[in-house]
Amino acid sequence: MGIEADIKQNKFTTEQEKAAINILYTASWIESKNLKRLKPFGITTQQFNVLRILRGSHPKKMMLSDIASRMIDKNSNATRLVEKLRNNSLVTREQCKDNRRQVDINITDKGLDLLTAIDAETDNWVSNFKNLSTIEFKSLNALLDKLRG
Amino acid sequence: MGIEADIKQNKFTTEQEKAAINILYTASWIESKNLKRLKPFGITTQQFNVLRILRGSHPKKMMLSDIASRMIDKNSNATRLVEKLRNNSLVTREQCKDNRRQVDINITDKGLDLLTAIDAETDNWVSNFKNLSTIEFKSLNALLDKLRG
DNA sequence: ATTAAATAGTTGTATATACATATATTGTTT
DNA sequence: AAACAATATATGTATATACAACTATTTAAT
Repeated sequence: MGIEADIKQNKFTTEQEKAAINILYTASWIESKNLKRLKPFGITTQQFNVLRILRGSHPKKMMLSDIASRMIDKNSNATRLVEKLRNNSLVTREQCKDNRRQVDINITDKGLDLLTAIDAETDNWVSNFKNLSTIEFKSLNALLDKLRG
Repeated sequence: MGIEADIKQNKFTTEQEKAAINILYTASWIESKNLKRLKPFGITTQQFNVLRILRGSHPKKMMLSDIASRMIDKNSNATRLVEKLRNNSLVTREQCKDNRRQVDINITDKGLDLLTAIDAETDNWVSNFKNLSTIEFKSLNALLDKLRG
């Protein structure tokens, strides 16, 4: 019975409401898988997200607001996340010379190595998603995209 | 192009990975709609979630662990959420006489009134979900349930 | 040139999550 | 009965989010 059993409830008024709860619940489920995956590497899911964004632009630096606009959670605080990463030598940050309002962020070799190590475990992580076929994943993606409009 | 445009990226390796990101992103999208909806009423989404659970059992009291098992986010801290609600007189809590380890939580009239007031605005909130038909919502729910296994 | 507006990022505060550890109470074993 | 295990909840710490207010810098307007 799916989501209704998972949160021990057996009456949702509408499919809409059920879907909203189902998405939130599934996101929480994925988040906890992500946490377990990343825990041995000493970073959080949000820090991982930022590192991957930076790898995508490497060796080109990125400014903070570019990072923020690419994040899954738009409201997360890029300033403080980057500071945590910098404290662990995973990124560098420097004031931009052309525009001193701006700070340029770059992933370090240590940061790249960490992502490589995590990638090596991707197969294990992907096994969490074996219940749907590729076609089903495609239609899931299409429905979610359409939902947001 | 959906999620890829939303996070300004144009290459996901697999539909699986894309779906994981899509679900997290959509959950964040819903969460922010929920925040906007509840903000005028002075409660957070998690507090709202707890209040609805308590209304579901009212007038029967619930123990903390029952609330936790019904929550969308299983790891959220029911103790502290309930304490916030109690500080706003939306719930009561008392030690159970039969089992003194246990605390019994009940929603107050003020809590019930608050939910009633929020319900009155439900139409407005549901309009966020008008892009999919009921059939599409059903298949979305089925896919999410199947994904989690 | 001066003022106003826009941009880029930082910081403070309240809320919430993640996880480990701790306390009190009850149930079970020997 | 004493010791141990299980149950129910609470708390401490680190991390992250939500939102508003703030500083610094650059651009636009008059």
